[in-house]
This record gives sequence, structure tokens and C-alpha cells, in this order.
Amino acid sequence: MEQKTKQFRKRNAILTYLQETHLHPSAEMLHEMLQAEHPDISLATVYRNLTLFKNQGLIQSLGTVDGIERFDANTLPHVHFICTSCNAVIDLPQISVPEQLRNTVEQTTGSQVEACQLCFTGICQACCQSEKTA
Amino acid sequence: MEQKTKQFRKRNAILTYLQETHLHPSAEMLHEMLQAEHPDISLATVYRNLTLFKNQGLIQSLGTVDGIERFDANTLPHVHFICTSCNAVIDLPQISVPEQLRNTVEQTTGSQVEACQLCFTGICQACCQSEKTA
DNA sequence: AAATAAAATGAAAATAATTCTCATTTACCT
DNA sequence: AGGTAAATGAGAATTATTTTCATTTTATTT
Repeated sequence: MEQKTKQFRKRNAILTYLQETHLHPSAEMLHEMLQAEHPDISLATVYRNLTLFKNQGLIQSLGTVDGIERFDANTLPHVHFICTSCNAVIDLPQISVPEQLRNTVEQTTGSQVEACQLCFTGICQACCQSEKTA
Repeated sequence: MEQKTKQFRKRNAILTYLQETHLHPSAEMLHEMLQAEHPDISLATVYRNLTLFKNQGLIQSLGTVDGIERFDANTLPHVHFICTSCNAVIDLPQISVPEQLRNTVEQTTGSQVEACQLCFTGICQACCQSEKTA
């Protein structure tokens, strides 16, 4: 009962993990998490494939948080919250950017809009509470 | 007719330049521009003072564009457009993020919102046109 | 005004995230 | 199985940013 396609490849593991997590991980976070399944995976492979996925449009970069790039397999426009205390990146599905803004931007500036990111920063609930108890 | 306060300091020059430009420059861009007035200004001084201004809340970081951090002396919430072709960062004063969203985020997540950034990416007008003619 | 202390700066070394090189391994095709 | 192209690991290289430390500049005190 072997698999038809032997996918030794770590590439799939990286993409799959990204698609299943909600942590918006960095390359190093990914590398660490993937070592459970692939103890010999190298950091270079993680970086290499992240760059590849980005170019293929399979994932998006969320920019840097505390100097480190974070990634998201959800390429649909959606809103994030970044905690400046614990550096968590959290989805905010309850908020959305009005679709029409895209057109407003294109028409008032003569540019071509490819993407749009809305991002709130502050202290997340968990950090707010640990501040109180401390 | 000498000035009362001898301000040899380059610090002021850095902040003033940031406040007067609309280019949302990087440390290196700043360093290059400031050399006109201060030929001996060092890159370390630019970085040092940018970090200082950030901590003092006098400027904000816009995050990285093509791997390089960009700065803005306008700390009021406002919207940006980033050109993925020429890496220009352009203000979009005609757009704004509804103030109420801040409360929505705080109430639905139990977090404390400190700031909010909305940013469109794409091809700016200038680059759109040079693409056509090329 | 001179003396002293504190802050700011330049130059270059150090750091750290990311990318690249190259030898090796793995998967695919016939 | 044999040959070829793609993927990977290990570590070197790169590069933006930070730090160190000696020097200069500014502020303060006498």
C-alpha cells in the first residue's frame, strides 16, 4: 500500500503547514514546526520555497513584524491585528476593506491596484490580561 | 548676527527633512539627501536618530518596502500606495479608514488598538505610463 | 571665559535575517 | 535499471541595521 506519488519533497510539507496554521509564521517558526515531521529539513529550503510560493502567488508576505518577515497562505484580502507585545499576527475576519476603495484609488491616482492590506497594531487580548495580573 | 542656539546637530536636520519630504524615505535615502547640507553626516547617525524618533513617537515606520524600512513623519493615520515597480510610497489623502473600525476591533477581540495602517500596492501612474511607451 | 560633564557623532566592527553556491540526493521518464 | 532534471543541506556570502568606542560638540558649572 504505497503512495502512487512518493512525495519525499519537503516543499509540500511547507505549503501544507502554512495552509493549515493560523499563526502567520516566519521562516524560522516554520522551520522549527516542520522539524517534527522532517527532522533534517534545512532553513535554506524553507526560505527557498517561501520565495517560490510568493512568486507563484500561492502565499503572500505580510511584511515584517519586529524585523522578521511573516507569511500567510490566505491570499484573499483580509485584515490583521499585530500584537506589539508578543508579535502575534491574528486574522480579523469580522472586518473587511470596502471593495470600492480599490476603484477609488485607481481612478484618483491613475495607478493599477494589485493588493490591499489593512492592519491594526496594539496589544492582543492575551497580553492585555497578563499585564493586568502582573 | 549669530543664531542664539547653535544647532550643529544633525539630529534636527534629519527630522526636519523627514517632515518636509513626501518621499517616505529609507535611512539610506535620507543619508544621501542630507549630504547636500551635511557632507560629513554618517549613516549610523541617521539610523540612530530614526530609532530615537520612532521611540519618541515623532515619526512612524511604514514597514519594509523591498526589504528596506521606510519612514514617515506624519504620524496621523493615513493611507498609502506602494508601487511594486519603482518602490515609491505615495500618500492617499483622498482615502481614509473609518474611525469606528478601531472600536469594532477592540470590542470583538478584547484587544487594545494603538494604530492602523491601510496600504494599497500596485503599479503607480508613472510606471504605468512608462510601461505603455516601452 | 575656563573647566567640566553630558550628549551626539563618525568610523568601523558586529549582528542577524535572508540569499546564494555547490556538491549531493531524490524523483521522474523511458 | 539508467539518465536527466529538480530539490535539498550545509555553510559561505550578502546586506540592512545595530553596536562599540574614541572623538567632537554642546550644555553646565564655577
